[in-house]
This record gives sequence, C-alpha cells and structure tokens, in this order.
Amino acid sequence: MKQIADAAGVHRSTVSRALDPKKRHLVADDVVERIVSQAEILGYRPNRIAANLRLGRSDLVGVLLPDIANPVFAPILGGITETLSAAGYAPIVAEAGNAASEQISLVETVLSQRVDGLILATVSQDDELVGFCIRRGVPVILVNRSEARDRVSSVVSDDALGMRLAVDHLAGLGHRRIAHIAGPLSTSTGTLRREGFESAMSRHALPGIVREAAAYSRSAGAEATAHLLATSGDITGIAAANDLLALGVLDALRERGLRCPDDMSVIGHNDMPLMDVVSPPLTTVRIEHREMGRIAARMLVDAIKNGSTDIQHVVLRPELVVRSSADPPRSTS
Amino acid sequence: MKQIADAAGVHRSTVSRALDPKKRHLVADDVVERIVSQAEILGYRPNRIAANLRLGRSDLVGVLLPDIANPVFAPILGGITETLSAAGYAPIVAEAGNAASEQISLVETVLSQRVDGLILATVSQDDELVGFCIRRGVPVILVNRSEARDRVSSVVSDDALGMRLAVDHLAGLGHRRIAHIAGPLSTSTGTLRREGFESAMSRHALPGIVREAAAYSRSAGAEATAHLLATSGDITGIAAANDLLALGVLDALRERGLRCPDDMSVIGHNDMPLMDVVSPPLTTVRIEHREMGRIAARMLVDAIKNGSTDIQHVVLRPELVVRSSADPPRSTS
DNA sequence: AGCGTTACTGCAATCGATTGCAAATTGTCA
DNA sequence: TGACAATTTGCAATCGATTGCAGTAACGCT
Repeated sequence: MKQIADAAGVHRSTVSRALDPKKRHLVADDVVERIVSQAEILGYRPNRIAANLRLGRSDLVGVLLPDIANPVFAPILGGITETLSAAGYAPIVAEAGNAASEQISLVETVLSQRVDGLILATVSQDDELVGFCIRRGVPVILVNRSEARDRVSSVVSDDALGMRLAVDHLAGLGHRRIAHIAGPLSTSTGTLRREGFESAMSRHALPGIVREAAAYSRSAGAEATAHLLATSGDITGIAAANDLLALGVLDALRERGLRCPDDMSVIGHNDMPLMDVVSPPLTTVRIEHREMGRIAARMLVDAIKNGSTDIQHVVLRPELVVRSSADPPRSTS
Repeated sequence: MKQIADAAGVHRSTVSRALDPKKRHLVADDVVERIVSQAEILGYRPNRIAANLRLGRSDLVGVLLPDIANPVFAPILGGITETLSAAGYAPIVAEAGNAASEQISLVETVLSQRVDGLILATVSQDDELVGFCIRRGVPVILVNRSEARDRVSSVVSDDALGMRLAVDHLAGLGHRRIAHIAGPLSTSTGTLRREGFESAMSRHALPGIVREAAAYSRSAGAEATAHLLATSGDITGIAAANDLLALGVLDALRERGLRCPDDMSVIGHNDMPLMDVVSPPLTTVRIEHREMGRIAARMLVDAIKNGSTDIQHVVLRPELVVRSSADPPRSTS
C-alpha cells in the first residue's frame, strides 16, 4: 500500500480511501484512477487482517456441528457457507464431541480466532454453551435444535407438526398400535417430537407407546426397537424421531425376521440424502435443511452488522414424503 | 494487555513474554506469577488477529470441496478439521461449483482471508487452480483427486488397485462380460479408475466395455447405464467408478425391470455412508476418507510450519467390501 | 575492588490498514 | 476583493500484539 502511495505520488491514507468504494467520492477522479491502475500493476492484495485489527472484527463465523459425517448436517453447512460467503464472511467449522466440557473448550478455541458470531447446531435443551457465549457477548444463532430458555434466536423445523404428519399418515392407513422411537430427550428435537407424537396420537384417541433411544444413531435405534418389540408385541407402526433411528428400526426388524412394510410400517424424520434408495424406500418427513442453514446465516449476518439483539425464532414447515416403508396394517388386525 | 502491564507494574513487552510459554524463561518467576494472576483476574484473551498481523499469518486453512452434500466429502472434511484444530489451525470451508472461472474467484475470496494454506478436493486433471495457487505462493495439498502434472503434494487412494479389486471380484465370480461406468475423465479418479479397469480386465484377458458418465451423480450413472444396456446387451457385471454412479446403475436397472444381483452384478467405489442399507446392499471398494483428510491436514500443517516445499504423494490402500450386489452370473451363460 | 557474566526488563519499531481532524487549494458569491 | 464554503489531501494516532536491542542490577571470580 505504501508502494502504491509512492508510485502514485500520494499519501497512504488517500490510497486507502480511493480503494474503498464507500470512500471513493472523497478523492478526485483522476487520482483514483492513478491509484487503481498502480494497484493493478503492483498486484496489490489488501491485508484483511490489518484492516480487521483496526476495525475490531474478523469476518469469521464459527459453525459448531455435532457430527460432520451425519448426512443431516451437510446440507445445513452447505446453506450456511453459501449465504455466508455471499455476505463476505467465512465459516470456520468445528466438530463437537458429546461431552459438554469438551464443547466449551472447543468453543474457546473457535472464539480465540475472534469469530464475529457463532452458529450452533449442537445445543441440548439446557445448554451451558449458550450462556457461555452470551456472557462473552458473541452473537449466536441456533440451528436445527433450540434451547428451552429463550435466550437466543433460532431456526428450526416445526417438530410437532412433523410428528403429526407422520402419525396422521399411519393412522390414516389404519394403524392403531403406533410407537415412537424418540431421540435423546436432552435435545429439543427429541423432546418436541415426542410431545408432537403424543399430542397427535391423543387427537386420534390412541395411546402412544414411546421408547427413547440413547442417541441419534442406527445402533441406538435398533436397540430401542429391540426393547420395544420385546415389551409390546402388537405394534404395527413406528414413527422414528429421525431417519438414522428409522434405519436402526429396519435393522432390528430384519434381525427378528420381520418385514417392512408388511409386518411393520416405519416412518422416519429428516429425509436425509439417499433415503429414497434404502430398502424399503423410507417414508419420512422432509425438512429443508439447506434452507435452514441459509436462514440461520442470514440472521447471524444481520445480527453482526446491525448489532440487533432482538431474538426471533424461525420455524420451518416440514412436509411428508410418502415412499414405501408405510402401508396399511395387515388385514389380520 | 496494557491493563495487565499497569496492574502488575511492568511493561507490555514483559507481559507478552510472560504469557508466551516459549519465552517465559526470560522473565523472573515471581513476575510471571503476578502477570498470570492479573491476566486471570482481568479475563484477558489474547487477540490473535493482532499477533497474526505482526507474525504475518492467520492460522487459517482453506478447504475447497466440490459439493458439501456429497457424502464422500463429509468424512474427508471431518478428518481435516480434526487434525487441523489439534494443530491450532481452523478450517475455512468453501463449496466450489463446477465452472473453473467460478472456482478461481472463490479461491480469491478464500485467499483474501489470508489463509496460510489450502486443501483442494476439487481439482481436475489439469487444473489452472493449482498453477494459480503456486503463483500466489500458497501451500497446497490435493486430496482425493490428484493432478496430471506433479506440482504439489497429494493424498489419494490407489485407484488402479481399487478397480483391480472390483474386477478381480467380478471375474472370480465368473463374470466375463464386464463393463465400467467411468467418472468424468477430467478428474484423476475418472481417468485412473478407468485405466485401472482396463488393465485389470486385460490381466484376465477380457475385453473391457467402458462408458463415461457426465458427472459423479446418480442421474449421470443412470443415463450412462441406459446407453450401455442399449448398446451391449450381454453384460453381466458393472464396475462403477463411484457409489453414486452405482446407485444410478441400480436406478437404470430397476427402470428396465432388471434385478440386481440376479440379472446384473454391480460394484461401487468409495463405500459411502449408508451403502450397506441400500437395496441391494452394495458391494464396493472402501476408501478411508477420514484418514485421507487427516493425512492431508497433517501434510499441510507440516508444509506451513517448516516451509518444506518437497512434494510427496501418499497413496492409500483401498479394500473390497463384499455385500450383496455382486453374485455369480446366472448359469445360462 | 574490579571486571565479566548472567538474568531481567524496558524502549520503541513493526505488521498494514482506517479515520478524525486539520490544512491546503479552489471555487463562489456579494 | 474579501469572506466563506466545498473539495481534496496529508498527518498521525490507533488497533494489540511481538521482538531486537540496549540498559540495569545482581552475582561470581580473582
């Protein structure tokens, strides 16, 4: 920059102004042109670090995901990066383990990069992480999962509606004995979907059977299903809180020699990639994850730029995707 | 930091030294203690941006992926983030489109964040991106795909071996008419796997039938398969360059009323997540993507820290995973 | 006592931008 | 012609660390 100033015969500050679109009007046109062409010649690249030091920002946003390999989070991350980079920000991704203490130290690390904001996809219902970030004064947006207390903005799917779609579909097919494989109740999705299941069931005046899985994973889903089948034998339909759990249900059924949908109808949640190609193609509740990421990123950028502290909750509308894993119950019933 | 200096009654530079483990020995023990405790009290957080400005670095690494939603890249990214954050670096992820021009401008954006290095998972065989980065003097590591010219380090899978495993398996089952759905030949994986296919076939003294898909996608795989079936009718086995392509093959077979593996054996490549649960469970070639990401990150960190410019190519050993999509051909042959 | 070490600590420059304030130049109007 | 306004440009401080160099004090040794 100094070189440009010398080459153009002006002061560094003039160069700075000439190169900033918002300040360019302060500089005479011919000087601007001289500076710009010199910058071109010298191959000038502004040093964002220096500018950011001065401006007290970093143009960086931290994104915390529970598990990068989980196909649900890939589209979310995609939507986030897309929107963020369009707004001139760059996402720093971090993969959080399970232990809360670990998470805090992970956030410490991310924060040490001086991120301007944070998008969390990891929070549990009552997460100390949120309080931690608030105390640090870092703008935070929750995505996919929300927290019980209303301390920060979030963008999530309408979990209650999603479960209602699933239950209504099963009930509409004629199922009466319907069970729910719940996700970890420490997560908002786990709790909200379970509540959604129960209220939807009671609208049909049906009793709901619920079994909580230890985690959002295939193996946990299989295990929960095994317990379920051992306890309540006459179930004909299962609404899982999550596609991964639904796959676990399928695993458990297969192991017991039961067929889906013939012996048992199964509905998932999320419509992860490839759910149309599993066997049987999974009827599930679709959530627009990519859009979720986009909105979250947009809200965060807004919060950073305008310093707006008002919290708002965006709730996306899920949609039932009917494939082949749910059929009417066998006529024997 | 100035506050700490005042509170402890020393100069800022002393504080800096006391807080840096590598320089702490230059400061008297009691002073260190005073400074550390004051830092604690004042809740001091070092400003990495300032330090990095001075040190001319950013502790940031750019990661370019062709498509975040593609399940193959999620584990790679996972391995990268894991290793990077352990080394004190943070990954900035960017999703590259297809157009090369777009990619360059994307890299410009990433580079404007002053990243210390770059990991590219996007390159084509002869990619101007690589030259661009070299000219800019940014350390680069290629992952998953390599380039034809040997200008930078890379970590990839042994594509030739992978295809040989697939072909040997099919041939071992008794198949004689085997086709290959190749990936885009502009990518190293496309070319190398095709070459691997052909040389493996000739080892068995079999003629190889090859059809190139327009992209690594299900629809492109289905399309290529449709062409293939229309042209050469007596094929009994297909080795796809990629699981996504293999899923496309399955789609095309289904549409024609052909069953897998009864009418046609299919082998994929990559062993993406969920390939065990599709119908039929896919026999495929497993690649340790997460490990690939780890190694790439480690190599990049090494290149950044030691400024080592020597290029090296790490080649990972793939492994055949036998599931249910490949059986002996029907006895009619 | 005198001299050379060693151990600390302070000073001030530096990294590369941004920006409020002041100065210089030119233009405008009465 | 003089006063005042508008337009440009320069000056220098600032963001928050790092570090080479120099200076001081304490210590050891003969």
